[in-house]
Amino acid sequence: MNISEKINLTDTTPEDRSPEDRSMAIRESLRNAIIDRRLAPGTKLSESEVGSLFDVSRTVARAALQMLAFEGLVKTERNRGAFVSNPSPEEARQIFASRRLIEPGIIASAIERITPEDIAEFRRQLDEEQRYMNERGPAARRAEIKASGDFHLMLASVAGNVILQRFMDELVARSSLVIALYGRSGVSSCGHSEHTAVLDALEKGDGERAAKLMIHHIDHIEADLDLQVKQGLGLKDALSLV
Amino acid sequence: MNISEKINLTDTTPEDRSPEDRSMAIRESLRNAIIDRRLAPGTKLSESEVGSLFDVSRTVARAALQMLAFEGLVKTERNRGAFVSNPSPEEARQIFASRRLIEPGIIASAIERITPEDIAEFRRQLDEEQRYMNERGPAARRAEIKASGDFHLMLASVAGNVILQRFMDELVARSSLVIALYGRSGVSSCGHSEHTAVLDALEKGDGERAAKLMIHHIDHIEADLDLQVKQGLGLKDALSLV
DNA sequence: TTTGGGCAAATCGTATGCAATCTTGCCATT
DNA sequence: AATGGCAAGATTGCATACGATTTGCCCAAA
Repeated sequence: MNISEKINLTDTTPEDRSPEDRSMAIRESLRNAIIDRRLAPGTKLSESEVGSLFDVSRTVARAALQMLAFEGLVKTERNRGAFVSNPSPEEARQIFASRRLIEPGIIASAIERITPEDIAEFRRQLDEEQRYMNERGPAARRAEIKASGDFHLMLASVAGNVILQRFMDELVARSSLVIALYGRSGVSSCGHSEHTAVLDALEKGDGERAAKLMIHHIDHIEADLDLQVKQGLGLKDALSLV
Repeated sequence: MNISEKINLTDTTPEDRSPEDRSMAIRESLRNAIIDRRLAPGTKLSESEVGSLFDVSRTVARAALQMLAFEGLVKTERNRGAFVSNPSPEEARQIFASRRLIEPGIIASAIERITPEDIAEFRRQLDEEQRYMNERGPAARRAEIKASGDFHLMLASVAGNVILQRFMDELVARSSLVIALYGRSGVSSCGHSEHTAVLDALEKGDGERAAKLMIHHIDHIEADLDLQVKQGLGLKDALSLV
């Protein structure tokens, strides 16, 4: 029940951009832990525990948890506490439906703004992805998932729309949760090649093709999930609790 | 079922809304005030003021302000306080770009799920819009803007994707801020007829046309804005402060 | 053995106090 | 008269205290 070892306390930028946003740093840290599955869905995140872990008062910890709740990564129950979200199959479908809608638009914007330097950066990122794919072990798996999501986030960043970027931030994070819950093969191993295909199309300036490839990519990710409704009642949460 | 109940994003679960999430209620109240321009961009919202206004402690007021900051309706400055957002022209463009991306997708979903009852509800909503249009005075203007936004939110609610619904909630709210800042004619008077056109296409099941009409509608709203960069320096905020 | 009630522990919700930081107005100095 | 600095006031950032609510356990009674 000790979550301390699951959280990397050092992955917050040293001397946070604002000394005040300690809650931001905590949010970031917890977010990372959730995204690469060090914190499993259902895990309880009590205010006092989080607070003492990061050596702050409950006030600050609470603010961080509220932010995470706002972006759907944790769910809070009144007088009970905060828990890492346990998205339902329906939620999962909606997440991917949203991505199918937004990501082609991001591609369309990105293709007009992407620079050769960006392309090079993307290649580096894909290399890293590849490296993790070849490694074994859960740590490499986690890194692979993270890197895979980062590809989409980099794309959003190149598109230059901070609002869509934020939406994608949320969608990618929640996707990661969904994959953790319903993923069959852990990671769709075809993901990497599909990323490179998208990037190739982008480099050639073929936005149509890139968008189409992206849609297929999202389809594949979702197809790898097992979204059967093995939970018809309200006690589902209890069953899938860790 | 009744659409007007679906609009409310905050009543995610009955028990969430009921007992005492007072900060939620405050957020809602402030949100409405901002959306229909009773609170102008730049207005300062101090914790103590908000707190005493709603008869709660600063803690609760602060939580409400944090939520509003998260959805971009207020901006907080360290050790200075929270202010109603003052979106830049660039932000405005990004908001509308996002809407152009998302709303056609919402139409596509809505057209598969909309019921005759929904259509009737939409008609009622449009009638109300019309009524406000014919009235004079700032109060009617505010109500008109609100009603106009509600049309888009109802659409998102019919689409049945709570994630997109939340995104739209944020986008519509921020659009209202932008219109307040940069609107030329206050409200594009053609908005109402465009809404009815979209609804007509939806009723006929012509999703293509409805989506196209929606894009044009958004284009018109944005075209009515004056997004010149009349603010090259940092003192812009001071000038546009109230 | 099972069920029901009640008590204790844990945790959250909220208020409030204190320290730090920023703003503002005033005064001295040039 | 203008500028620079200083001190008082105001406001936020954070920690902590206390009350409220839920949960789990234990024990008694059927």
